[in-house]
Amino acid sequence: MSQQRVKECGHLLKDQGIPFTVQRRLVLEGVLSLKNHPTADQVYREVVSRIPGLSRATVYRTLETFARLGVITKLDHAGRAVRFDGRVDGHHHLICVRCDSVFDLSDQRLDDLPRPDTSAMGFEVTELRVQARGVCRACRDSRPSDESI
Amino acid sequence: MSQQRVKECGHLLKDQGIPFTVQRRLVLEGVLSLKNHPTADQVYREVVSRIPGLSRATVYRTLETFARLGVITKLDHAGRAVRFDGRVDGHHHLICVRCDSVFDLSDQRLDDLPRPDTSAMGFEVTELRVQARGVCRACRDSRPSDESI
DNA sequence: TTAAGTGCAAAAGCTTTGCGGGTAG
DNA sequence: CTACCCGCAAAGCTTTTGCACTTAA
Repeated sequence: MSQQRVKECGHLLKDQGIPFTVQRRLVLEGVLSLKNHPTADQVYREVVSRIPGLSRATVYRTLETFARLGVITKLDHAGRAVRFDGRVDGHHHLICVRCDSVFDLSDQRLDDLPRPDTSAMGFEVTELRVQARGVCRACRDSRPSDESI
Repeated sequence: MSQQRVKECGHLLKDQGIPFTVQRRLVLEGVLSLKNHPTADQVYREVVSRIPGLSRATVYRTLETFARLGVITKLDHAGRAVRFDGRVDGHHHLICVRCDSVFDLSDQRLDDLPRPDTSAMGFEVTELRVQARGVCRACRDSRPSDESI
């Protein structure tokens, strides 16, 4: 699929003296193939089928390394487990408040947001992310009205 | 401080047949007084000084109840622990990527964002939240350049 | 009396860490 | 040889849950 991305990231790691091991390559391929913003455990279950002896610790360590290097991103999400995103270009997300699903959202108008003026706080903004919260199709179909629990 | 909010929320609970116990009142006051988007444990430590026998479980249950009723909100945040926000009006956040601090951000231009067209996905957007990510003043002062680890 | 809230302790879920062995440069 | 990675197991932290007791309608 995105073998191009995989190769680029491999070079990026090697340039920093970080070996691009089999585990790291397959974890990367796993994150890139799972489009639904997977948890570390979901990545593990995807990758362990190709490396039977794989350890969860390796997956957690590897994902952390990738996030630190900017190869993947961690999602800001209220759920219990951290969720990862293979995309590192600026984009936005739809978040279903019922089932916690996350979908990618591309919208040129949202990309062109004005930078807020935070100079008074001394805060230096580097990136704007928009979260559009609401109800996804599946949840609306299964429970059309907003009954309480 | 915001005794007005506290009273309103008390009535809101009672209207739904949910007792506004001492614990619930003090947990609410705790969340409202902590301006830095506290974790459940931070709320617990704040409130336990006023109710010595207070249990963490009660704080977790109470915060969950409040969030479900819309009295407080859960923050979308990549950190390990869930963080809460006493504000329920639409507003935005500054997130420090170094220390994970969260600051409120009010910006009229961000409030006026265009709703993305998600009709093709069947996703019904109810709220837009903007996360401005970057580096806060304290972190910039302590480590001006972006050295790696 | 019935329903619900609370505290306690245990369990559950997610993540990190120490260590020993292995592997590549 | 050296440094780093990996798997394993244990520990750590956050959150949830079962149970008994209490409280209030």
